[in-house]
Amino acid sequence: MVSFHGSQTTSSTATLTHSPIYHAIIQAGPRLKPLQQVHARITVTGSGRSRSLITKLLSFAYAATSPISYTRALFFSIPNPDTFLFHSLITLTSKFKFPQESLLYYRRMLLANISSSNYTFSAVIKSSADLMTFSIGKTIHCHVLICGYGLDTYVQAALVSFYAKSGHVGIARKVFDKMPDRTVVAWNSMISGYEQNGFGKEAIGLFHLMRDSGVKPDSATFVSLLSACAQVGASGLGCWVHEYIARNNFDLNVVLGTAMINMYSRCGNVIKAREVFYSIKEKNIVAWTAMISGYGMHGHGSHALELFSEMRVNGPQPNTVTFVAILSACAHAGLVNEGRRIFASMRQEYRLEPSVEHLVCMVDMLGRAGHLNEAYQFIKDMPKEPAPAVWTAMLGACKMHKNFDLGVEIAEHLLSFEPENPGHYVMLSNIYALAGRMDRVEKVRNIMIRNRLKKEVGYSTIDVDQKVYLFSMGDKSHAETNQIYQYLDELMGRCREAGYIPASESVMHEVEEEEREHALRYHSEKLAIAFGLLKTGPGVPIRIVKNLRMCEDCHAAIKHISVIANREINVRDRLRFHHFKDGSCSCRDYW
DNA sequence: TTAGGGTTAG
Repeated sequence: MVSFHGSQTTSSTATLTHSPIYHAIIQAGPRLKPLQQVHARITVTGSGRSRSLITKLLSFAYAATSPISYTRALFFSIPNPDTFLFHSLITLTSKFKFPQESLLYYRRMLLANISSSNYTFSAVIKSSADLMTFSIGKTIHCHVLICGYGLDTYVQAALVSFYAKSGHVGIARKVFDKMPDRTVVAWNSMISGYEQNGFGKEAIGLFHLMRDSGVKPDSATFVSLLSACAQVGASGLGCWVHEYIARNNFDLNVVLGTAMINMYSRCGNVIKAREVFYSIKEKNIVAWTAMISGYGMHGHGSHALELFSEMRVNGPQPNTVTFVAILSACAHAGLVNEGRRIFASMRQEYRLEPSVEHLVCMVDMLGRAGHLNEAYQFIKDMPKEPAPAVWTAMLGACKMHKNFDLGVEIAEHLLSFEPENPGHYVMLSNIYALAGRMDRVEKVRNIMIRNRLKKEVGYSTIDVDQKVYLFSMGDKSHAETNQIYQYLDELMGRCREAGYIPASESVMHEVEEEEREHALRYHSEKLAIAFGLLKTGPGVPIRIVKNLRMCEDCHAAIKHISVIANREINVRDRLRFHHFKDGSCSCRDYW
């Protein structure tokens, strides 16, 4: 590697662009080999005395593939790098997603006593966010304050994004609230921060605040907003975004389009999702995968398979995420042979190594379909100890097919290496309850109480007139609680007359029969449905989003409600969609 | 020249 000794002066821009070496760099472009050839020329001719040439060379090298070892060596060959070189390197490495390199140069810059600007600060904060290094980011925040950049718009927006990406939404909001002049990017950072941390409702709330404060949303705002709508099932607002985009002639680029596909799919409208998918001009693998996944969560396995085949002919190469989506679609539609074939093709045709997610899909697919032995053998054949998620899928299959012995064995195995996971205890308890072993159910419950392990709280949301309402089990916080409960009692009475029998084993703890029925009756989804039926006119479909899986009792009850109330009811639970109509569910009870 | 955006299992 060449060294650049002596006191180098930076050529003026005019001299630089007239240099034949400069033209050779431009011609080489972001290709490592040709750049290295130009570098050799620089070495031989001694033109390396020009720092600008080296900086230009570096900028192209970063745009090339796998440039790290080369560019790093190039950098370390330069004695006393100047401010300009450091700034270029930090912004380039951050831009081209080499966050570790970016922080390395920042450290060297500090050691060389060269001060940072708002450009370098925003770049290294972004790098800390990409690297998920909270302590480094916090330290840089201190540097920012010491150096007097605490009120710089760009730096602040980067900080908001950094804190949100590291899961500290509260701190992000504090930084955001302190900003004197909030740009659209700052709003977007905070909205996206909420959405990505699972605070969809807060993201939507902040969007309304943004509009009230007169800041015009842009395409990135809508991408995050659509994701938030998808999260909480805010179909009304999601449709409004679609109309707004059309009315204001926004370009439906692939990122915005994909967010829209996801919103429509997760809000229950797979037909609209499909329309958007076909209207995107330049569809990439993410868009194709989103659409396949949309079909999958609605149980449209054959549509997912058709699209997957179409993609193999007309579309981009599937990636590992695509395979998760298609395998999951096969699992939910009971398409076992197709799933087996696709799983085999991953390695054979696409040279993609299956990861935990793919193995989980396979166990889930085989298990759901009742091939418990094959699923178990599939796990046993794995070369190393399977991840807990694989066993969890197997446990789910045991519960589904009421295989008590195997279920207990697996639950105990899971608990031996994840003793703090309340989900496993709940599952074990459910399996005991199915086998009528209420003494064991009580025992599991006591262990949970002793170890202070809490079951995740279930809740359901419903969108009425562009407003999202949330219900938890036995919720009495709503203004119209009395009416809701009265109507629900009436509905359940009519369900009973129509032949519905409460599935009391869905209640975890051991209580008297009457009390168990009472606990079932006020599950969050039933309350949300009663509210929806009261608040919307005849024929309007009811759309519910539940954070956990629906219990068997609710599934059975909603089938009856769809007949009694003569209404289409769509429920998205943690795993998939259930479209209830005329007494049956689109999942054909396969869930 | 800076800051913000889409897809995946249980």
